[in-house]
Amino acid sequence: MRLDPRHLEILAAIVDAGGLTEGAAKLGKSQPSVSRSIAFLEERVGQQLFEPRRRPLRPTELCLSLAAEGRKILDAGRAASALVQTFKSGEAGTVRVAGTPIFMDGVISGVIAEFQADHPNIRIDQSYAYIDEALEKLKQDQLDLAILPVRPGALPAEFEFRQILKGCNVIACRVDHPLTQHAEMTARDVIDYAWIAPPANSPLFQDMRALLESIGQRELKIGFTGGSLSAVLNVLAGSDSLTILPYSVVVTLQRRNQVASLPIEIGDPGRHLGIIINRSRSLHQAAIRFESFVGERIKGMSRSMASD
Amino acid sequence: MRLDPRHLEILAAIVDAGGLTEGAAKLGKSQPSVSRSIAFLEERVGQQLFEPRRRPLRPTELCLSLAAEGRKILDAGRAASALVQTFKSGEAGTVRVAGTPIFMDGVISGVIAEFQADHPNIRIDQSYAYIDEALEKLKQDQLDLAILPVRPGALPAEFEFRQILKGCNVIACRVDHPLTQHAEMTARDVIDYAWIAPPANSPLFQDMRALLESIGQRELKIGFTGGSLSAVLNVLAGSDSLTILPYSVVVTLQRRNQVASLPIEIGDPGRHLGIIINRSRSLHQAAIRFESFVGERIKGMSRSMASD
DNA sequence: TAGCCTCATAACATGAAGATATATTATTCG
DNA sequence: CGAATAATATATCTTCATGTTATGAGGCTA
Repeated sequence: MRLDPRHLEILAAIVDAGGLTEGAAKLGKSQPSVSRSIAFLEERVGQQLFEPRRRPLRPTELCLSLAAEGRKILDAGRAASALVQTFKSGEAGTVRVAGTPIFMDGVISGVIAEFQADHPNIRIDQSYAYIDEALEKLKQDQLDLAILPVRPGALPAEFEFRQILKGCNVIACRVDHPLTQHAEMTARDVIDYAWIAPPANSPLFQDMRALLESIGQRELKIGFTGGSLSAVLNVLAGSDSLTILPYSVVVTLQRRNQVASLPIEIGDPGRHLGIIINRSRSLHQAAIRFESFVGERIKGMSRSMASD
Repeated sequence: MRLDPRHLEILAAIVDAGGLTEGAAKLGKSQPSVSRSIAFLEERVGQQLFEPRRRPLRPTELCLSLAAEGRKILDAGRAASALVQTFKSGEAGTVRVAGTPIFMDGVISGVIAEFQADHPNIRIDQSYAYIDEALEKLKQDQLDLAILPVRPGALPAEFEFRQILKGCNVIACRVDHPLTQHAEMTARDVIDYAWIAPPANSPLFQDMRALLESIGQRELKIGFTGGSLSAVLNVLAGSDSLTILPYSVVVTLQRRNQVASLPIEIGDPGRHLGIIINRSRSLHQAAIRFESFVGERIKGMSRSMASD
């Protein structure tokens, strides 16, 4: 026999309230409505739920058992409402975000850590992707947002780009690197050292090539290539190698004394770090929160970089 | 925001079934009905519950969370249905039964123990009462049945009496009592011993008085009075006292070697043990089960008594 | 791109649940 | 014991979600 869960809810409310009238009030319904619902349930069940001819309504044993189930239903309903609330407020949910390995590991991961402290019920699904892959995933709704260095104007109109940091690369080395002792330095000084090349399909790789061309160099000694940021840092720390890294990453790492940077001017790469979203899809609240949080943090970071 | 628990049930069914059509089938509803219910819920919630334009319906994260609550509701509903079933079948519930202390402790408690082995979900509320009190409680529906020795015809018409045992009292003593050695015995032999008197308001007390009168005796040495069966038994075992007890009780106790009985004829007390119910109230299934169980057992017991 | 399969919509019927007004009944209190 | 009070049940009407069948639309697979 199938019972209407709403009837069980009503039963629970009445039993808990200790009376039909109060129970009805608690449910925001009229007393007759509740009375009839119970009559219905009683008929369906085929058993007395309240002792007849008793004016302070006295529940039957079966009634009490059923009310216990009704209470579970009420609780589940309340939990469901709460769930909806938190999801709608953006305090729960999953944000799918992707970006270049260097940025994600060097800058964004720290921001994510801060974000999660504030919003423990929002889950961040982070993955790595370069621009083409990221746009494809955004288009297919496999991604909520991408954080990438992008050349403004190079983006199809279906995507929106919100710049959060001006692009700027620097040459990085280990903290006690010999070059850090030099008072003055020219681009020529760096070509004698082994280099760590970013992944060949990354924008940084193109930036490195541009840098080399600007100092009239075609080839460099490449000692290591293809790794993640932490691999790069390990190699950097254990050798005299140099590499090119976004300034923002270097700033973050310098605070932890993990790298040093060389005071060599590198031309503006023409790319700027920003958040990309798919215009045709509206972000859900959790993603909106994350997006603005990242924006704020990175802007704060860039202010402190400017004041360095 | 208040959600309809039935919608959550439907959601759970759909998610579990992996599709709207199958979910509808599982719920025994038509597919369009379910479809619209979900549309309703979606509108109420104000969030997508399934990813749009995906034909094997793919649940949203929020949807999965809500479905989990819906599953709880489904479970509670099923539990409620099961409860009703067991109550209606008489496999659960409470039977309120009262009787004289001596019968309840001496005979019925053993039957209750057997009954509970068979019907673990039926609770027995046992209390002690003599006839007047028991009838009053039956009338006020504070009792489902009473088990009492009653003089047939002495019962108001509003009660039904179902005899389960012919009344018959015997004189009881401890197992090694001196009188048990006598080959022959007359009523006169018993008057030298101290007696344990049943409670003054009990039928047994009247039976004892009748016995005394039948042997021309007005007074007895009363050594102990007023206790429960176990108190009587303890005094009996620790002294040479005699007492009067229903034959059925003595038979039960003799099997455990706790008492002996004396072969002295006692006149029929005119009362017979039976179950009393209130005609104006119908017994619930659990009480019916208990009543017939007790009837069967006691009848079985009386058969084995007859063959002694 | 054709065809299948799943889901959404339309149109209509039904009936449960809501409200207000009112009757009925238990309990309490003088 | 009877009247007052409070609580529950009933009556009647309205509304609207749910159910139905028939049918249209659109993703998915080959």
